[in-house]
Amino acid sequence: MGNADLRDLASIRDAPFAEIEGGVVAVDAHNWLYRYLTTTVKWTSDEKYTTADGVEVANLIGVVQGLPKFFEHDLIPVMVFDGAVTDLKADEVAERREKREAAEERRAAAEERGDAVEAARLEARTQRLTDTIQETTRELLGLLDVPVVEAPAEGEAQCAHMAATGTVDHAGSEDYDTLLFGAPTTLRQLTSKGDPELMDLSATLEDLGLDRQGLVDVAMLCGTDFNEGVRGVGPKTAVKAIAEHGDLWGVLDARDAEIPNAEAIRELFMDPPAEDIAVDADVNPDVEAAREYVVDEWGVAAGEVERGFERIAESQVQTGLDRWT
DNA sequence: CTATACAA
DNA sequence: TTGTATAGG
Repeated sequence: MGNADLRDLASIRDAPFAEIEGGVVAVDAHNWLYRYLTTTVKWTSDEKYTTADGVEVANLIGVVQGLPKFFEHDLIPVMVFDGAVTDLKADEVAERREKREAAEERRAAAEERGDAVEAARLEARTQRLTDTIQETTRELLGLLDVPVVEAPAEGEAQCAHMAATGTVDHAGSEDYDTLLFGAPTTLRQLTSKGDPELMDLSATLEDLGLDRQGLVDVAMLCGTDFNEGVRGVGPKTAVKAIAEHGDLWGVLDARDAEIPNAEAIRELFMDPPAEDIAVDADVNPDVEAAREYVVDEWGVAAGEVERGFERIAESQVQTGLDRWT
């Protein structure tokens, strides 16, 4: 699997909030939400995160708990949602579905034998973004006046495009694909405590002595979400091979290797489907309406979101004060 | 996804 | 250095 390989290739450094404050970040919403669904629901019972009707509301809690981190550091999030799944990604999607189903089977088995803890643990792995989750998340973000963007295809590609064209200051994602899609800077670890990481495209290219096409070729040799890598080729070998043979085709020829759909995948990374979409970065959350939506309409226990809403309200007051000082 | 450990 | 397996989030 090549995703971890990209971490070795990329130039990544800490980016203290003080350095990035005031910035606008195009966040891969799916990725961001998924993180909360797998961590907040975690090993605990999912009672708190499911309504009496059995509707998942962990996403609402995740949004309320996750947004303060942006607001408190004067960062404006733009939440970018995925559009159509790229058909090149069909294999990957199928593989994920298999893993999900395998986890679901194990979960059912654990429940069967009365192992509630194991069942809850495996529950986290079967989480996915249902239509309801997508809808209620959008609704809540709307009430909080957080800009939402619908990507024509990959959310990460749209984030990268917005960063590359200056619509936003950075892409935001825990994955590395935004680098391949051409985001000049990507912020990572926006969910966890501590300073975020900044992944820098031009520094990466300089370090490796590659242009963007070269980086994409290297990544494809290692393996991406869209293709298996070439056996025996990792990040080190791939960089050397591109330097030696010029480009992907040269390396594939030399090693007598093949990558299915190579041309299309290469093109996808170099010029991914994305649109010029303007965003209104002037954010004025209606905290009361949001609280009403989450607590009254969806029945989330008030205590679960109280602190989050407080923090959001406080950060707004703070921002207001800043304008006068 | 991240980390770690070990075989090839 | 790379591949694979495994555990944890």
